[in-house]
Amino acid sequence: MKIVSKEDAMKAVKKNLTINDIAAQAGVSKATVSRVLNTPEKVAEKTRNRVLAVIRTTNYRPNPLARALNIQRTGIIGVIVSDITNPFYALMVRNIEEVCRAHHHYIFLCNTDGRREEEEFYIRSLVEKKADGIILGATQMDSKNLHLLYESEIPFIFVSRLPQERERCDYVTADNEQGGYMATQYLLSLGHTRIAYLGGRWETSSNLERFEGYKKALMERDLPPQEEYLFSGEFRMEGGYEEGLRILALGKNRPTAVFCANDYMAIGLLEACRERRVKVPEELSIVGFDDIPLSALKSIQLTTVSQSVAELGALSGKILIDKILNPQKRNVRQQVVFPPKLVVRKTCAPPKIRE
Amino acid sequence: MKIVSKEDAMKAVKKNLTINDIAAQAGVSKATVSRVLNTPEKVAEKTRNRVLAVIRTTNYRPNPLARALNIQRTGIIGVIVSDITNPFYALMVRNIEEVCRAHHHYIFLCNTDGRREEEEFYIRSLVEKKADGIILGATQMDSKNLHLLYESEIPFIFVSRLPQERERCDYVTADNEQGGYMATQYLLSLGHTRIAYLGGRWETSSNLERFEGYKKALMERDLPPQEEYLFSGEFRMEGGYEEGLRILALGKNRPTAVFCANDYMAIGLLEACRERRVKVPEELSIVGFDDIPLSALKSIQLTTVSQSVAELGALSGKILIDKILNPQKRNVRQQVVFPPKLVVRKTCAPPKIRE
DNA sequence: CTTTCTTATGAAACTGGTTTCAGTATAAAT
DNA sequence: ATTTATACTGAAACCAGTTTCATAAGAAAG
Repeated sequence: MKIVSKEDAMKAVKKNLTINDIAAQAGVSKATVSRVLNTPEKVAEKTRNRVLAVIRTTNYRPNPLARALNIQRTGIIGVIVSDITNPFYALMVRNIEEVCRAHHHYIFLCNTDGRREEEEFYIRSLVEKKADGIILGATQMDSKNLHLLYESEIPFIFVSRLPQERERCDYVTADNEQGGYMATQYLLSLGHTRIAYLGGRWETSSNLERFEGYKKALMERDLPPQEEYLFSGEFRMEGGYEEGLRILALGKNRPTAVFCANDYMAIGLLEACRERRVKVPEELSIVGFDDIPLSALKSIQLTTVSQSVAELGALSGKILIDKILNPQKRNVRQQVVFPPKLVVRKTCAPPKIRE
Repeated sequence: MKIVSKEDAMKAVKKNLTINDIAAQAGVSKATVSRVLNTPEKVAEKTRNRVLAVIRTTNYRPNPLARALNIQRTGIIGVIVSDITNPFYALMVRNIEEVCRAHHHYIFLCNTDGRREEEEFYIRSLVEKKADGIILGATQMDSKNLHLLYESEIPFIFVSRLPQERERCDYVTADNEQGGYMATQYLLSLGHTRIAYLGGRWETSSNLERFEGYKKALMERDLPPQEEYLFSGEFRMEGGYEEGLRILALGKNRPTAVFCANDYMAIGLLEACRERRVKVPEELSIVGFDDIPLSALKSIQLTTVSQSVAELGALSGKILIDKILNPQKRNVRQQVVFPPKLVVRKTCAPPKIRE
């Protein structure tokens, strides 16, 4: 019996016909149908064509769930970020998605909002759901569930932020310390000495390392970082804005420059400056970190440390996919550190001489 | 035999122990273990506790794949957007994710980049993968694979952009025509008569409807839209920038105002203005659409039509989850249209009198 | 003290595929 | 003509659960 009408073809999609139906219609066993689908070269041409014909007319697609259960692969890649609303992560995810799709893998998006519990929850979920791989883009150094990853067979990779035991892991990141150092050095070279640090949570490696770079540059000039110049808020525009207001409220002792641990916060700080009518760069110099597309806007022109997010994302995706596809490569560590680059735009100037 | 050591518990995670192992250890059949997990009230308390004890010490988790194969639910919700890099979509997805997570559903992120083929590809993939539900945030009106959705049992909902046969579908959107009308009216009320339209692809409903609103407002004043004032580029900042340059190159006949079909493009246009040293709003008034967070920045201050993206996302998620959880509700159509709101900021002014 | 109704449980069938293994038919080598 | 190797194919086992159905035990009713 042949199936020809459009209605039947439609039914095929709706009615979830199975490999048994195909086998019956083609007059073969379901093993053969499975072989036609997976290892066609092992099926005689005549048989293969007959089966293929049935598959085509019925518009049959094997159930991916049943398949996943067998071959133990889901085609899912978990991507954990802190906030997709942050252009930094959006760009990262976008690039990850592109390389994954090219290899028939799909992305599970997880926003942790920077909360440790959310990260732990998602790690557990992804392990249980048997994701084929996991990309951690926003790990907290005190995150508890990483051991689940080490114990599972699932390949995973860190991007941008690293965990405590980084030697054991794969990662792709920028040289954050070097970046922080460059930014601060640049401000010092302009003549600034009162340089504040505006960062995120201390539990994130990127923040910590950028701070280390900041500290290093200051120490080289015998200017140890001062407690009252250290600010840390939420890793977002609002965080930058709120802490920014506090910085600007510092009065006489106000710093003449701020190194922001990320662009998104820096833009928040710029907002605060506008609101308080503090002129940038005349009254306050600002350097950011990340070089998100926004920073290049003519109305923003943020001087920043660039760390090609797109590359970060794409490369991490590639490495992960490679490990998924080639299990023998899983025990060689891939640890990539991109050199940062200072992008000088218009938010920095020498300090005005006051008093 | 009781399992107590940490090593054993770890092995549990790694070694993928199955329901059979639990059954054996608890001295019951796997059916009973399954019941303890799914319908505990149907198991005698004594037995239940024994099984639970084993589950706890072994740290056993049922394989979600096997489970999905049985109950025909994956816990996956596909979210198709055109570009997560666009703050509009980022915000939308963020809110969708939040409501989904609250109901133990997870998000599959799909970027179509506004291309019809990608959308078709993803629709097909999601249907095949048996997603529990699909949110379409960037549908093209000429998209071909929607019929797969109608034919499948999978609940789906459109956000922001609608398909051709909208009567048959669930959707959450803003009143785009009304928004376009309001924006244009506002420009007219300021005294502008040479008002350009800068939009995206004509195949997207939101663009088309906003244009309709624009046209309606103009027609009421007997000012039919002029071909040379109609611009359409990529629905992104770059698109706005490029088309913006073309608008500004119009010389003598240059429009005095532009209604942009979305904020992201409007910001691109602002870039172009900065570059060509065209003063906004003195020499050119601009109204956007969407009211993305960026538009409120002090350095941008874009006058725009607001359509609470967050609400759009959250509500669409809620409706979809509701349909997934309550199949009986699936055949009542949910069609929500939010009223838009004009947010006047600083990119509009009366036209300068020239010549 | 039967009979009837619940309740608890396990065996087996089922979800929809993949894979191993054994067997047959055919081609090649002796 | 006989042996050996090779190419195909199908039955059955398997992946890891859920669900139906039959049965046994215990409780309630007659």
